[in-house]
Amino acid sequence: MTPTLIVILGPTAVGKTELTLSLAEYFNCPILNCDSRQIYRGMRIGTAAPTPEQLAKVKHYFVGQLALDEYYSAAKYEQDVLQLASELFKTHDILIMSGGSMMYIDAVCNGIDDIPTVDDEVRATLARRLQEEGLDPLLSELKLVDPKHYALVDHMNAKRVVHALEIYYTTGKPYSSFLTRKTLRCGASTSLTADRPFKILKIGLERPREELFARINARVDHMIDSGLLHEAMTLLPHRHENALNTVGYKEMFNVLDGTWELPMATERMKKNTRVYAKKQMTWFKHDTSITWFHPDDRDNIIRHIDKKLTTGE
RNA sequence: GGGUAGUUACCAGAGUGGCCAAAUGGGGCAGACUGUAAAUCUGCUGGCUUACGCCUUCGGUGGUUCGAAUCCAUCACUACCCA
Repeated sequence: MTPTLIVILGPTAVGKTELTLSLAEYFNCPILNCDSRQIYRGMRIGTAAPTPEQLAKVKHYFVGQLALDEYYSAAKYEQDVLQLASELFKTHDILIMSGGSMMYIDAVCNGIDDIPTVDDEVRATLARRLQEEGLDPLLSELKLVDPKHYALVDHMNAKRVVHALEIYYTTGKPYSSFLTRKTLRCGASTSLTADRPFKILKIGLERPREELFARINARVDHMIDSGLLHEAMTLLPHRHENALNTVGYKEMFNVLDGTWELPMATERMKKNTRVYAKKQMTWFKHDTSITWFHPDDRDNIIRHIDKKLTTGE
């Protein structure tokens, strides 16, 4: 059988964790979590990470394994997954990757260009310059050193402009010279799947919006009841780490600062989670290689996967 | 019963004669995205239109005026104060 990576994706709170667990038990395979925040340690409640009980049932990877101040990225995730997969495929025909981090999924399925890691000093310098000089001078600078990227980059998005400059000052070469992938993103209508020594089968989970939003609201309430505020308190010393620039924690930090009352923070959290879910759906929408199911439709999902596996398509 | 303040788009709230389809914020909707992406950024949000533009709005009605969300009269409702 061709080694196959089953990818379970969908917006936050759609029901990925539960279904994935059930599928992993059915196919008797490990789970490669694909979540840019659940991968960090200590953020279990706010990221709705798999529970210890769930983790005990099926072998999980990429859950709670990074310190909050560790640098990580979609590119690293790609490398880590490819390496791990080559090991695991020795003993498994099937692996399940599950999560909602769009760019991580994209990196694994379609590949991501090899761009050098930014030098810390360069990063700090540019961050300071952005703060002191504003975006305009940096934009003009980018125009000089990398006109090609200047023409494409979102001029309003400081993060992107700065990143292109970071790469330029780290390597001495324009950012655009590192980009070789023909198309951006999840392949859109073209099948862009990178060369992988395994097959990729994408299963998307979706629910009617009302249903999804109701689940989001309920889950946020549940997080609060489960002690999210306390969890946030323990993470307070790390609040400036990127890992904690995350829906849920940001709101809780405001409560701890005394700027918001808890009910206010809870409402904002629900709203921000809905916005995030919408963003995910917008991203996934363009990927025509995804087959969509309702998360409750387990039998059909299994049937679909089995069929794909046997036909070897 | 008397007095005062108010009634603006989904909500809050500016606007007090023309530059107003109406600031701003919230909420909602849509989109972008290759290196900390649960991040970061953008657009739309009265109706019709790809657009130029046209049409209907600022509690109701009636006035004043070349012109009214803005001024006057009156009615309705809301809030607070005095009885």
